[in-house]
Amino acid sequence: MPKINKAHYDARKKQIISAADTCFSNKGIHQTTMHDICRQAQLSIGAVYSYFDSKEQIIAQIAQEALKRNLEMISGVDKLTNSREKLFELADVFFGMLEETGDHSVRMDIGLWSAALINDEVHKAVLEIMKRHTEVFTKIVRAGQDKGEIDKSVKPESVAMVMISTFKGLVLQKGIYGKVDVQGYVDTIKKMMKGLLNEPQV
Amino acid sequence: MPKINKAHYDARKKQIISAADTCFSNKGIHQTTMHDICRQAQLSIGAVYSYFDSKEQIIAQIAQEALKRNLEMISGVDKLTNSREKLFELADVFFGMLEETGDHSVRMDIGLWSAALINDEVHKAVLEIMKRHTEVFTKIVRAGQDKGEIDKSVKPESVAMVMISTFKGLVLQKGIYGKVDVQGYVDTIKKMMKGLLNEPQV
Amino acid sequence: MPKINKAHYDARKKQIISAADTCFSNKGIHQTTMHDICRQAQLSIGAVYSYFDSKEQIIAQIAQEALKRNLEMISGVDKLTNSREKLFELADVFFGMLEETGDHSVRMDIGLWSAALINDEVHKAVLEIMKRHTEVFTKIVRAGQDKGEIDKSVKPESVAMVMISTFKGLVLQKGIYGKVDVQGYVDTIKKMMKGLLNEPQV
Amino acid sequence: MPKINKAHYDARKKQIISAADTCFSNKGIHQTTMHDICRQAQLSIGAVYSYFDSKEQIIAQIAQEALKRNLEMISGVDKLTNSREKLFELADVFFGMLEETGDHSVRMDIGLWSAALINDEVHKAVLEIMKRHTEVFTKIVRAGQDKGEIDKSVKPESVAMVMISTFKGLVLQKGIYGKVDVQGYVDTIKKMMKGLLNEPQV
DNA sequence: TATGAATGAGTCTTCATTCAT
DNA sequence: CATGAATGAAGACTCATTCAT
Repeated sequence: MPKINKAHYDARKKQIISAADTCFSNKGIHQTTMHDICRQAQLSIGAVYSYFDSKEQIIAQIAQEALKRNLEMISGVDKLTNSREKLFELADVFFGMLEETGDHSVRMDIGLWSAALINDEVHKAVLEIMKRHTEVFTKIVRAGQDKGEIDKSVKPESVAMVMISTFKGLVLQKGIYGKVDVQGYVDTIKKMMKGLLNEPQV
Repeated sequence: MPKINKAHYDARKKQIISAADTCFSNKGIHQTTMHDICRQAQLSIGAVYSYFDSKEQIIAQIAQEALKRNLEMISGVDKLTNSREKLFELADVFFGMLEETGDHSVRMDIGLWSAALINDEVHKAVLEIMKRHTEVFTKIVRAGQDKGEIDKSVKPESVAMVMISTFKGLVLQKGIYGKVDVQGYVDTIKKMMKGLLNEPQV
Repeated sequence: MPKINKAHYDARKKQIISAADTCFSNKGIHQTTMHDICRQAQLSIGAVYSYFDSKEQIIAQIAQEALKRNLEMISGVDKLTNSREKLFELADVFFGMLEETGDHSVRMDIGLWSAALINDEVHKAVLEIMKRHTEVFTKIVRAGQDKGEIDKSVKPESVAMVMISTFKGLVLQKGIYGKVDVQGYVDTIKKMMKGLLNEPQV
Repeated sequence: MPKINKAHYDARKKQIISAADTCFSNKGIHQTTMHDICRQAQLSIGAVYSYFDSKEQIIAQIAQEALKRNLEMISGVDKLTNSREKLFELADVFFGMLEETGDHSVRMDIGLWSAALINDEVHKAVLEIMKRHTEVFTKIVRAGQDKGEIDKSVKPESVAMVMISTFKGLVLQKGIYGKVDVQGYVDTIKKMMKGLLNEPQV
């Protein structure tokens, strides 16, 4: 197994995942056949099956890719010292992403939520991402409360869940409406966040 | 078709939809076969097909039923005069429902979001429900702004979308986590709403 | 489920098994496709699958049918009192059957031996038939020994196994050669049996 | 192709056949894939296909190897002068082999019988071996009859077939039962052979 | 109208075989 | 000669839908 093969192998896998990604978000996971993926990837069925054991495995892999992409968004927020800044920064990062990204990942995400209710691997991946995001938000809120910046009467975990909801909910609405006013949405959320902050409101 | 048959006809339809509802939320829409529905409804395949032309149509019908159920929740909120009360009342109604309801409708909802991306009928139904909810919230917020109770710098539509997100997002998280702390969640949202209210905070 | 359905159901099952029987002995079990069986049975694939869950199950059923046919051959031998007569009678019955039967059941049998090495259900059926036959022969030999008609120095079970071998071996040779001299074969076996009998040989 | 390559060529072929042999008797002929054979032989698919044109050809070759092994067993029996001794010697050789050999060749043999019904090459090989064995036995019996040692009323060919049946039948029973009492079996056969011998029985 | 047996297009998956490197 | 990635025909099986009774 020379190193060329390893690179080649990875490239092919990526090629297949990418094709599957396209198909899944276009037609939905269930409506996508293995032939669809092959056609999209310009590969034969046999080739695809030599990289993945089953359609299920491809779906699981896709879920994990989405997970990875989502987690990368959060990195780098921790270095900020002020709670308000951190929360606002996170809002900008999360929602900003939604404007750049096409319908593609929005449809993919919604499809995965549904798939998670059926497929264990997918559920694991989706659960993982939610937990991680929850942890990050929870930590920020807790720190803010310790420093007296954030209202101590709210549960940090609950705040985290609401934050996540505002993001996932916007994803859903973008999926259904096709187009959404992200800027207005973010402005509103920032205003609402002030309800949690102890700082003097100018 | 005499009226007696009409009653019978409606009863049968309800019976089928109810069976489909159960199956869909248990196994997912795609994993449910027409035979599953027949078994659950204690009817023959032929019978089911004399009430619905296709599985698609049953799915669409289910989406509309869910729509109806959701819309009923809102009625009666308009009679309240105070914006804060209205919003808080809505929060209680919406989220309170989530505690009573089992996983059932949660799974159904998530499944429908995904189905809406594929199936036009379902999309129409889901879109309709979102629009209606948005309208109600928008109206309340706009009224509040007119009366000076709510911060005029936010877009009423955006506030509505955030409200909807907090609900849909919780549905999603309940679907994924299995169990969620609804009370803490509602408390947090109420606190955040204050960020939008101009009233003196006691 | 009216009784007509039960009769219809059984008839269809028999129809399918019969078709499978034909195909299996013509082309071999592995070379026979479900489509072959359907074509032979003049039924659609869906129809066949509503009577049998899988190809494996059809194979197992075939094995059991063969088992039943084989067991019926033995019934009625026990009423004879003399050991020599019993053994000779059994030889006539067993081998006589081979002349009547076409290549069909011979090929089927050989195929099942091989299938038994792979498929558990088939193995169970083939094992069962062998055990039953062994028991019958063993009982006869043991009774003969008790009455002093048969040489006591041989193990009854071993005699039974040899008997069975002479039958299965002839099945095999008929399968391979196509045609065999059954009469000469039976004569030889009868002569050899005398080697086990204590009676005075005229 | 220089001779060194010839040696190399033969070694590779043997290596492949040996691997196939192992696989076939472990999983059955049909359940064995070309990849299984390659893995077992530690060779690439391409390599295997440069020595054999197809899987069929490997199967045929295996059948011929089995043939060769079986024929070697008989050589050397002819030098004995007494018919009884010859037959007894053959019995010892044939059945003794069964005790040494593992399930391996037993499963292989049974598989080949079944394959012979389908595959012409295999059929030719199996037929050939049976004919040769029959010839040897027939010759011995005929010689015995000429010398007055064996009952002249039996057909030599039929005796030969019975002999072969006792061996093949035991192979089958070992395959199905897993374990058999070879010694008791051989004892019984020797006793039965006396039914064919004219010699005074001590 | 009700039934459920029958249909068959469509799905996932396997595996013998080829061929560019 | 060797390699093993790629091919794609073929197989088992599912399930929405039809239709004779």
